[in-house]
Amino acid sequence: MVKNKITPRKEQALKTRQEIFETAVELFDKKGYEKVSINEICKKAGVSTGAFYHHFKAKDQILMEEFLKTDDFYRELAEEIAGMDDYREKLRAYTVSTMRFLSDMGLRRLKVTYHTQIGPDKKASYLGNEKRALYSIMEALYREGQEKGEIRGDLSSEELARLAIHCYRGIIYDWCLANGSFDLVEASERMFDVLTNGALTR
Amino acid sequence: MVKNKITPRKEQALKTRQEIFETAVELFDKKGYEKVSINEICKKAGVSTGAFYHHFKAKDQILMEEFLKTDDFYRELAEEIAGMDDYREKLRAYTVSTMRFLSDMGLRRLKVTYHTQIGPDKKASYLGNEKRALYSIMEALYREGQEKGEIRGDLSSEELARLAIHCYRGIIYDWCLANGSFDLVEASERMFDVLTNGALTR
Amino acid sequence: MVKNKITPRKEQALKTRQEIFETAVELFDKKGYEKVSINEICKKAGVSTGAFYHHFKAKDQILMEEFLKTDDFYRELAEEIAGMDDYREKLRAYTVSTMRFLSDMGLRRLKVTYHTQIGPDKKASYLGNEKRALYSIMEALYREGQEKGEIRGDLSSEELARLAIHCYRGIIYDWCLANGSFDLVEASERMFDVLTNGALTR
Amino acid sequence: MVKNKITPRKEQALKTRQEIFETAVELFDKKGYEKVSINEICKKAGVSTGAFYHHFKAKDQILMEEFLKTDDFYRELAEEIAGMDDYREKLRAYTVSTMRFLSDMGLRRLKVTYHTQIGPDKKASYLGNEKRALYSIMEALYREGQEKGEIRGDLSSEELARLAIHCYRGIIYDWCLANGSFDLVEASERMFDVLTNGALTR
DNA sequence: TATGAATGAGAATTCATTCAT
DNA sequence: CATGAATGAATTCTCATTCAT
Repeated sequence: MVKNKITPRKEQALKTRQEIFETAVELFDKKGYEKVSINEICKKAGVSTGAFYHHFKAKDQILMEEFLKTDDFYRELAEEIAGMDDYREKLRAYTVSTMRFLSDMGLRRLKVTYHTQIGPDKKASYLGNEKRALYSIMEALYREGQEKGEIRGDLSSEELARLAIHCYRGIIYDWCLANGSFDLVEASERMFDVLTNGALTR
Repeated sequence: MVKNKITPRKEQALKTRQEIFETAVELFDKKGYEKVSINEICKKAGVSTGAFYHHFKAKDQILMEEFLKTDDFYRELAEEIAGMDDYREKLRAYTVSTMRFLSDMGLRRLKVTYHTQIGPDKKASYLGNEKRALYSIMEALYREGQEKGEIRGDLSSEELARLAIHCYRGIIYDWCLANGSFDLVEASERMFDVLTNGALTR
Repeated sequence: MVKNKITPRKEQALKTRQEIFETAVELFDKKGYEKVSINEICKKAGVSTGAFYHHFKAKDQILMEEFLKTDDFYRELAEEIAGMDDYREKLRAYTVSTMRFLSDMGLRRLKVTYHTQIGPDKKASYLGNEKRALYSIMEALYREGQEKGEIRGDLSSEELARLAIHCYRGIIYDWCLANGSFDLVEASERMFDVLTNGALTR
Repeated sequence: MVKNKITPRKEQALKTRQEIFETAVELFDKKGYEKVSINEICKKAGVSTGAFYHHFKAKDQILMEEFLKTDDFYRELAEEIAGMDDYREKLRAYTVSTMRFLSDMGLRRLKVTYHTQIGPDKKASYLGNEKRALYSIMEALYREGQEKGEIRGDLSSEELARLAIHCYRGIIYDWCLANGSFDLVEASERMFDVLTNGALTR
């Protein structure tokens, strides 16, 4: 007897779970994570508070799952890029696509993410863990460039990747700070240019 | 009747105010802004809650004043640097000194700052306002470089300053995220290099 | 159709029931009755909450059944003792064996029992009902002593039995209170002595 | 400037505190400690929940303070008895007075006390600490009897005191269990007799 | 100036129990 | 027999803020 068969019961349960999840995310986006109470989520989702706790251990978990969904994007993007020829093209595509994705995700969501991630609570450490995926890809690309002799060798590929990530993170942070008043993708394209060619006249 | 005479009464009031302020900052550093209640501050400072509200309009104001103190540093730093010859030297000194200052300020404080600044509440927007001082100085330096023909001219000096600030902001954010596990000053020096010379082999 | 045939179905049901029961008792011992939720029992026992309510009417019932098992011991003990000659020997053996049994049962269990028995809820009144067995045996033994002229006759055998039970109950209660920091059996032996011979010099 | 002057403000505060305390105790007596919610106390006392937490750290504290009041009785009783001549008279008076006091305190209150004291929570350990006062007095009395050669010397005075306390504790526990269906004082008088003279014919 | 008692809405979370499948 | 989703009232506790003294 296979246990994971999808019975109508389970289907309904999943629907409820999904309903809660989506309502929660929607409210987080609208009001910010900390301003949303579980009661509010439940009322809007049309379920009992008990139902919430049946499906999620705590408010955090919603956040965590949301993060995990974002990770899916990174994985897919990595695969797409794998097919490109030049490391520089890859680097550029990776950067721009990521930024476009984040920009599409919306200001509110990014704010919540960047806010909670350096907050005082334990919660889920996503931006910190994410590193591995994001970071290993960038590092590989910089290494590729170094092997071709096109990228400077006095800094390790790890260091270069780390620096780049700092920069893009900074753009995003400031974008949140400025309430989305500049174009995230354009800014990251300029950043990519300076990071590659430097600020000096060539 | 002159208002600003320092009566013993006023002196005492100022001392109380100072006591509250310092206790609050200390607690913010230790536990994070949102985890500190006004009651806690008052108890530790040995004053009544009423006293708090007599001296400060709300919890936010403490934060605001703290930020303003930080601004003093920027002003002083700007004066110091004014005496240097080369724009590049100035740029470097400005960057490194700032980062050292922030590093000395401590992880906790930066975390609190960066956390509250993109939080959902109105609160005091410091990092956003700060721009003017920080940003105008950097912009002036980049412009100086452009006028000398040493800094690329296809991007405006404003844009270059903005990009640089993004980068340093990103380092700080990630430093908080990583719980201070790398050297802030060193990282910013490398950043300065890449930002100036680019990642490409020259 | 005979009802009590043991079909595989029934066997499985009994196994589930047993599993729930044992898990519950184990948790009660570990955390105390009120600190254990039915959900917790079910999760640990690997059954559904529905299963719990299929086999037991409520949390109380587990407790009740546990008590009933203890009663088995009293019955057996009574039979063993029946074979002894002297009433005084019987009294002593009965007391000591009971205390050893309770001591072996463990502090946690006794605590739970003594705690729940005087609690605010209806629940199962075990210690109160138990009296009949415990009490009638002791009463009979005291009567035997009185008939032999060795036990004082100014107090009824019922009264004497009741007093003795109070005393042992007190030892147990204090043993729980003291977190088992003295030897239950030794204490009861001394109690038996004083209760028999008095505190006065003879 | 003396700080503890009784201002009308403080008087009012104390009245509120008292109101909360008495309402709480009343409810504990009526429904049992665990069945009373803080909200209920506040509603009945006509104060806000905040007020409760302003005056008491938690529900426990009410209990603790109640216990402390009981301690006052023990202290007074000890003084009264000090004036008596004979150790035996003292022992009897001490026992009977205590039991009468407890009996007057009421079944509910004793139940709550004996129930909470062996409960699973941390809470205030009163019955355990109480020992020192209660126990040291009884021990001194037994010692006095031993010195006069009237109390048996094969058991230490400590041991005798401990045994006696177990016995009275047991009466109380069973009194609670039996819902006060026998006379506490009478039972303790008989207990005193048996504990002194033994069960054997003399 | 300073006190600190009082507010009271609101937060997260728990839990025994039911019942449709 | 067994499942486990769903209920929803109830609970403890927090906290910024007010205001009479």
